[in-house]
Amino acid sequence: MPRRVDHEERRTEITEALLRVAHRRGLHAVGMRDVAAEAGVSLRLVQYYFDSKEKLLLHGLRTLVERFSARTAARLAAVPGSPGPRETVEALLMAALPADEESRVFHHVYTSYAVLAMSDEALAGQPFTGDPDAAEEAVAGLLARGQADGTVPAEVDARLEAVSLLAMSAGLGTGVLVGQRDVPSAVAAIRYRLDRVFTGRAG
Amino acid sequence: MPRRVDHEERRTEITEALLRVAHRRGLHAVGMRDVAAEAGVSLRLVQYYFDSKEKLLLHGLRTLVERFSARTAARLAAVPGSPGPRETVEALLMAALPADEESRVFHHVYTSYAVLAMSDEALAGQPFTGDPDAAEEAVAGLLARGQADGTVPAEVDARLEAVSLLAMSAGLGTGVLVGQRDVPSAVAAIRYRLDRVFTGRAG
DNA sequence: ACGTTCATGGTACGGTCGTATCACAAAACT
DNA sequence: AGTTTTGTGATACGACCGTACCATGAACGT
Repeated sequence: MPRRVDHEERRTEITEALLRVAHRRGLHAVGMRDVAAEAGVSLRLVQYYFDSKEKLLLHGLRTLVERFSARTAARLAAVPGSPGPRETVEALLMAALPADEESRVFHHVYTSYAVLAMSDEALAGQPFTGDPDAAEEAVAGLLARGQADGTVPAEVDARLEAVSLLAMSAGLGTGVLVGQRDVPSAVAAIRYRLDRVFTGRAG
Repeated sequence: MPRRVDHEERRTEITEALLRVAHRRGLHAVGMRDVAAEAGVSLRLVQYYFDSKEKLLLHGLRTLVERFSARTAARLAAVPGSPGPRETVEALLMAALPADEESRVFHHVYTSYAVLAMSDEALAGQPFTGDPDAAEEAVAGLLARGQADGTVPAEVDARLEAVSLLAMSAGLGTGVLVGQRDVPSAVAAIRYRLDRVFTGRAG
């Protein structure tokens, strides 16, 4: 019964199936047939909507990145009150933690892509982040604002501090991901560090 | 010409072949035949010395971990002079950076194993580090020594600071690995952070 | 009304993968 | 010397994998 169908919607469904099975069985192990079964369609349809596995994978990566940026933006917008630099930076760093299931899926699959990209022709040099070091820029800016506020000491190097905070957050994230650390301990580390950066002697 | 042969040596050669090809083509893509070709032996021999691919992979992981611990220990022993806490911590954090080729290989393959372990029955719950959070213990201890010295402020929480430093180092490492950051900038971030932790007002 | 396009199913093909099997020569043991 | 063990090669097997091909019915254009 071939009713006319929305291609983009179909592609989205299949992509979501891809991400689910990639999380469940590992990206390296996902085959076209698995994706088809997960999406509840025939193998042929996966071929139909994505011409090849490579294109499917690339689309999956793009989707993943877009979704994560959107989610992070939403998180930032959801900070209550009129957030100062400290609250915003904290929200930013927390967003990089695989705390809920959606975030765990993202981190797992995203990391898989990153590892894959290190030795895969087609994936290498792919847009892994919307704007690379946009986050670095943002955090550095917020720290500078904190210095203007007087909540961040003048001796702090905003750029290096931003790099170090983001790297820490990423490191904690993978620690959580591989089960070496739990979420509360990661949150505690982030809060501790922010407490030390924002000595907060002014308002 | 079946001369009597040293099994352990043969296994080592094959394992090294495995690690080389895992770095070159990606761990997910390595097959028994690739390993055999890289080691210059027949497929049969890889089966002979390791019964199955799973055992080969597990042995590869063990080798990788042992080698890295040994290397890190050597680095620590090689710190010149009579190193204080600061120098030792710095050496520890630097050792986690994929700076030279050997280290890059380690990080790449190790990360691949970690990702694989997240969805592979046999790899999950495998000894991924000799003693988990041995590093954390060590760094925390060194920071405490610094506090006794007076080179580290008393308000520093040694444990949380250790966690944050190690997470940062790990994060910088993967940043370098995926080409998002270069080694000098990672080193700069580490030095900056250590400068701020070790305010060094005593001797 | 009819031919074309669209959406879909089924299935076959060539390749690769891990593993198993068969064969056989050199060495070691007795 | 004869037999058993050990190291090695070649090759076969069954399962998958990504892709290509063929068929077909519903919907649409004219």
